[in-house]
Amino acid sequence: MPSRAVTVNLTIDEQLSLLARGVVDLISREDLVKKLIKARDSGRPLKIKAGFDPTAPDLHLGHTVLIQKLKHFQDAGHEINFLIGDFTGMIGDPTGKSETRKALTPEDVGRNAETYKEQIFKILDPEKTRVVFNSTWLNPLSSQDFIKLASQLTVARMLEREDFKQRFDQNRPISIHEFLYPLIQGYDSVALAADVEVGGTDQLFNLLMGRDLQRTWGQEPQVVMTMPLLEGLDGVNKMSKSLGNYIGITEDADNIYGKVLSVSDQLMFRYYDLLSNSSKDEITALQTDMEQGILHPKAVKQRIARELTARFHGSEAAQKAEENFERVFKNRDTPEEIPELVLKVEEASIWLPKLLLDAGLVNGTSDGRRMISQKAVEVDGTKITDTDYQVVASGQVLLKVGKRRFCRVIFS
RNA sequence: GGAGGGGUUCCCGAGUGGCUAAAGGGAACAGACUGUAAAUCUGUCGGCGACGCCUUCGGAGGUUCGAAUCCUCCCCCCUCCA
Repeated sequence: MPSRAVTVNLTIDEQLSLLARGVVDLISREDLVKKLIKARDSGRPLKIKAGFDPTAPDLHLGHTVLIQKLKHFQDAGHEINFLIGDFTGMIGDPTGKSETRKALTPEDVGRNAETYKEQIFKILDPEKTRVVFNSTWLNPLSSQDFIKLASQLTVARMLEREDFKQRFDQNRPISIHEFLYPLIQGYDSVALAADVEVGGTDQLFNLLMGRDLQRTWGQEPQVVMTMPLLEGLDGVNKMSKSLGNYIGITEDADNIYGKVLSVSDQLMFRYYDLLSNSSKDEITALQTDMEQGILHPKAVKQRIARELTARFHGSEAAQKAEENFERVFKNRDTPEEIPELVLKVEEASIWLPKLLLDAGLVNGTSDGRRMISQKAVEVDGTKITDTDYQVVASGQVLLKVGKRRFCRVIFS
């Protein structure tokens, strides 16, 4: 996968096709075109805003959909403002249904910001990204300023937001301060004089708030863009950590590669659309070639798996991950690197389920027996079916459970 | 403040004295098939060297030969009324 050079001199049409790709809402296309033309003519890049929670980031591919969009803007020559919402974070935002989030200290925020940078700069160019904190302009605001801000919107207008409306209709509580958050987020756009704000589909209302407030502050309203939620490995639910269907960007190369390759063929093009650096034309070509049988679906999927693995680990590691994968799954061979365990055994031999447990390959001897009776266990390449099997405790043995769990035990 | 409903094994959800480690579904795991796709089929799915023993049904006690199921107290959640 050739990593595309940063493109600067795209035509308006080229920019538009890149920027509008994969978006759900674009408000409005005309405004975006106008802004792009203005930017080109004036030589002043557009200010792109995207806001993030200051909580500890552990990003997965789902989050990178948004960041990938920022990269599109960056590639088109525009300025990215990566906004960390530390103001609300330091107060402790109880909006969430579950528990009140505890307030973060400035130290927490600083640490989390560093982690963010570490992760997002695998995609974005640090030289061309401004990381900003909204406490910079929100802390100095006085109570009067806040009340003035609050006076810009009516309750009826707030209730247009779907989740507020639902809660209101169902007589569920809405705290007053919850009304403040959209206002604050909107005010951030004013403070930055943002030209475009990008967010998730659930952010639509808040993003639009920015337009309203910018208008009252005499600014040209920002263009609003929302990105869809990425489906996780199961192909149905949105990718999320709690559902366990995610691919974390800090996972190792073998895992990222393997997980991407395990998504369904249908979902794969979603990943292409939302995550790949390939152009829309390239993707369409891949799709038609595959449908006509010119390309094997696996080859197409390998391409995206390589690209995504390379993004976070470099192309060399991606290459290696692919080789490992082929070795283990296609040729049913053992991977290049196998975790090793040095074990001291008093007896001359050890009961296999116990050994599997010690090696961390199963959750208990019951689990071990289960695996053995399900023909999932190999010792030195030989399938074992006897749950009473004893392993001679000398030298070393290679254990395999299921398709991809390996351990080499060295007896001492 | 008043009235009612509920907390079951990872999740949803049956079970209202013994046959219940607890139906069914989902998830997960394993096997077959494959491109480790998807789909499908089969099996497993609390722990334990194990045809038996131990621990589990919000918490603590109690009744009983025997309780997830009955009684008492406590904790938590939800709905409706005010």
